[in-house]
Amino acid sequence: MPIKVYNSLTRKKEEFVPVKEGSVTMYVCGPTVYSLSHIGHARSAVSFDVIYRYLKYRGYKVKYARNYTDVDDKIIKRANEEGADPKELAERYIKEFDDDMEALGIEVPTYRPKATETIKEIIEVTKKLVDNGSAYAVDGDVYYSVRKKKDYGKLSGKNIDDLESGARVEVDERKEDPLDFALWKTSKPGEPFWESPWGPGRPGWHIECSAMCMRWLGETVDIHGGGKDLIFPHHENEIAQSESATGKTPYVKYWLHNGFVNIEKEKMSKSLGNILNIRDVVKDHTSEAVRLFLLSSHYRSPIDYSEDSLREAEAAMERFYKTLQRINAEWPETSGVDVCVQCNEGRFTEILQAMDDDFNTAEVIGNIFKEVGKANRLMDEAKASGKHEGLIEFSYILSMFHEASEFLGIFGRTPEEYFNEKNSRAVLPAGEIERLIIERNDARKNKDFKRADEIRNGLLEKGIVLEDGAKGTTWSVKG
RNA sequence: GGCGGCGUACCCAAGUGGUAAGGGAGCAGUCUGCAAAACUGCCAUUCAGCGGUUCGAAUCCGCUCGCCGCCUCCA
Repeated sequence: MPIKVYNSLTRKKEEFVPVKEGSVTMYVCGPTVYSLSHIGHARSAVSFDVIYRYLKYRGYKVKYARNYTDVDDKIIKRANEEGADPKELAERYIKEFDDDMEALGIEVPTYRPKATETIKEIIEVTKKLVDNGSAYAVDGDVYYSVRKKKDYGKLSGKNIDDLESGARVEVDERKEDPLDFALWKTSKPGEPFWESPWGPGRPGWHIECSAMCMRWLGETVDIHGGGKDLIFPHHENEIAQSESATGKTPYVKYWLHNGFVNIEKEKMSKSLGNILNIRDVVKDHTSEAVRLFLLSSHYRSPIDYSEDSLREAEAAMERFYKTLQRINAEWPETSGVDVCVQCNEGRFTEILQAMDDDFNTAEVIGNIFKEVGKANRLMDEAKASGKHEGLIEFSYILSMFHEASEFLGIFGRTPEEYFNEKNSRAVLPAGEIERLIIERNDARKNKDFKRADEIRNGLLEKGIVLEDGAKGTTWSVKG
């Protein structure tokens, strides 16, 4: 069964056939590290994390590179404002980004190149472009000449003349064409620089990705990803310079782009002041709830972030782990029993088909929750009939969860792990809560329900929910 | 102006030719001291609107309305 992916280049879903059978090369544009990463970065990271995991799950040997842009105008500007060294500032935010990625349960890519560690290759590619006439040097700057590439604009569906009539392009007298873009920039005094054939300077934005891609993955890669906004000009320019440098077409076989995250129906932007950092989201919600929220829509669709939608995701996550907890308690013999869910055509096949269809995680999640309902129903039936039967079915369901967690990166923990993370947000110390539970249960024994309810309501006001189960009272943090 | 996308219940969201997944909210019931959780039942004769193709359309085509993104640094 082939995997199908939507290719931005052809604007169609295509059968995924990597250049080299059995292995996949994948490059995703990472962050420019000058501030904390926001929920939009999280979406891109989670989307491609799932794609990476799924390709591996399907048996491909995947080389995955995600870069850090650690030299750039914004970094230099921010460093100047803070009176910091640009290099030190970039390193600091790389660390912050890595922490956010870890908090979101994102697997570490095979390679995490930095622009500043790829200068040699950047200069080589630039030199090649100058030598073959695709680029020209002026006063220590090097520009790529868009007119030299006949198919410039093929990814974004634009043509050069339309773009120029748009007149939003800044005119630089030294450029042969307003759309020409910098491969190499002369450094101003005090800015970081590297020696080059054109004098001291630093790389332009687009060239670094081409250089890193070629350095780590080769001249043609299978998948190149990033946010939709990168299609133009960034990825368009990457194609132009890479194909001009290597003479090989295509530079990228499948272009994948994730949709945006809006905040309460508005675009996230600095002017609106509604930038939502990953850090702040993960502080208030479990990481799996955040991932569930992001994966509940297709990766190409826009999604709208709101506190309500995160709460819903958290409620759903809780439903999942409560069910798991119940299976563990009522069917302990299922633990460790592994059923091969892929061995026969079955319900798991539907999940794989959904993933094969352009990574439709939303449908997969729907299927998972169908199984959650089914498991609860079976347990209720067993309880009602007094027959402890159907062990295989529970093992099958648990195995499906486990299997899906490998590529979704959710549904894979133990209930204890999940609730520990969640309950670590409690505003009261656990000991204090336990003490109140004991006090309340004494009251209940003495039929002093007024006092019992007082305690329960008091805790609820602090965000602690009590549940009286067959095995005693448990508490959790309100979602 | 150019290019692209979207419109499915109260909210979120799959489904892209065979008769509407899933989550959340709500209502009723079982359970409970009462709750909570879980389960059961109810909750879109209908997929923005209007035409067309078809035995059959939310799915394909045309038009209309509404919303959004990119074209400038941006995930």
